[in-house]
Amino acid sequence: MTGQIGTALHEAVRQEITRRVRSAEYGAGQALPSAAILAEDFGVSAITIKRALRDLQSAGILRSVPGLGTFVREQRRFIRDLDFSLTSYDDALRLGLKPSIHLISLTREKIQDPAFDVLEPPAGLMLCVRKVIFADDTPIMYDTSYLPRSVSDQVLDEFREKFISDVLRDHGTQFTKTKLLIDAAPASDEAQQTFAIPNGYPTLRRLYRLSTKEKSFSVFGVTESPFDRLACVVELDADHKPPRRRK
Amino acid sequence: MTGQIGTALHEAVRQEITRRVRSAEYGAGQALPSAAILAEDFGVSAITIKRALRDLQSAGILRSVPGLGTFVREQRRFIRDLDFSLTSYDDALRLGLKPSIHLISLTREKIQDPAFDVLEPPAGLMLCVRKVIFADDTPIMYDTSYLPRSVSDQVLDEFREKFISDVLRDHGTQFTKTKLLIDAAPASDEAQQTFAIPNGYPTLRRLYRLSTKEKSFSVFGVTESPFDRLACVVELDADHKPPRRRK
DNA sequence: GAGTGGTCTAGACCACCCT
DNA sequence: GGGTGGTCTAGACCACTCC
Repeated sequence: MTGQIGTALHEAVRQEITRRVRSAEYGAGQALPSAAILAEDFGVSAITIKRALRDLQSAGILRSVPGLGTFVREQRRFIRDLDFSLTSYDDALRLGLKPSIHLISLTREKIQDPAFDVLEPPAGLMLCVRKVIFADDTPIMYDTSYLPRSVSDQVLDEFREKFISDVLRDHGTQFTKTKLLIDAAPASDEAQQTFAIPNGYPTLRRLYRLSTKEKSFSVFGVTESPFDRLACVVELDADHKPPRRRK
Repeated sequence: MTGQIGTALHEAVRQEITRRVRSAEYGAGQALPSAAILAEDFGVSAITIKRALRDLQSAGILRSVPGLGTFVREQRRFIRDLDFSLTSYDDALRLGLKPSIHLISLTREKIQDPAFDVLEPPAGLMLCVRKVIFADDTPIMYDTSYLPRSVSDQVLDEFREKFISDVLRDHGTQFTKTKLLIDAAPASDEAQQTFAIPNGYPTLRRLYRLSTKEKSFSVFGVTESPFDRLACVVELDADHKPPRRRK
């Protein structure tokens, strides 16, 4: 009774548990029966149950805490409006949330991730600011920003509490346009730790380039969010065309 | 030697294999040594190796084919320019690719997914068109579109070969604006089959609403793509503001 | 101490692909 | 037939949380 296509035991178990979650038989935030009980309940081995539960963690449906139990994940997603405001701060306030920032590190690094290629980043060393953005005390974004090294220490200090674009704007920087690359990706190591999500968990990434009137001064960065914490919205006119056509 | 935090065996194995892939020790498209050999090589059980290999499949790094072997996934990502053209067709051509469409089904359904809520979809039955879009013979999008039922059969027939927005535009429909909700999500059942990806595989979704001059006529839909097949780019002006402010 | 989930193992069987 | 990956099991140990 093993190995049949499309009818793997752990898959059947997964589907049944999914059904129970969707039908609120297992309520949001509530604990599931223990793996041992489920194993007896389903008439399969404990390992097969664990396999199913683990897959459901990767799918964002469950969340297990060692020593405590397995729980139904609560879904509450924050929706970011891309063309309303350039700062997440305003966006959060608009939705009645309390945004806050935790600075992680401040280093000098090169931009390495090849995903940045489309944004044509500079090759040299840049200031690298890593931080976590919270909304209502739950972390929703892990942000890594890269700036030219010509930023004064005074400005640097304000990054602890404010968004980079806000700080720079307050100091007279005039932004002209924003280029965004949006993609999905399995959670990075940092994201796994920050959001307590398992390996391979789907995340939404936004790689950005903020251009300014000063041609050589651009801010680059990535923000990574668990798929169930953030989505983004953008509205385009039918006659909208980009500033310049390439090629 | 079990259960230490952050040093799980399968994790160490996963990292080492990842390193070998990144350093091209295991070349793109090439087969890895079999699980049995790797088990001996690493000095761990075959099951632990299989666990690591499975996690790397979910992360899009490897791909296993039963009976054949485990291979390094080839990464070639298609980048969709959101504000350049409204149709993927033009976009594909611009990049020198051969786009093609495979119609999957044509039904009458309601829009059910709550992710559509932000786009304010109608409650009633709509025409539902499902299809797969290929670029250079590899599937890159699974599209589900919803249209008002007032579409003529003649128009309907053209959906087999063309993009919906193109067909409607050819028949005189004038689009005004596009509202997009972009998020990540674990692969749906359909996506798992279409793209041969495992459960929980990260995908990029784009939910859209195409509005027309006729107020009651809007086209809704979702396109889902594996994270390693598609990303999208958008460029915004610093002074860009949405048509109307809500609240 | 009892219960929880997480990890690791050895061993077995299956379906698949190639020769 | 011999190799491959996928599945399932029983049994064991660990770290954790709560009482």
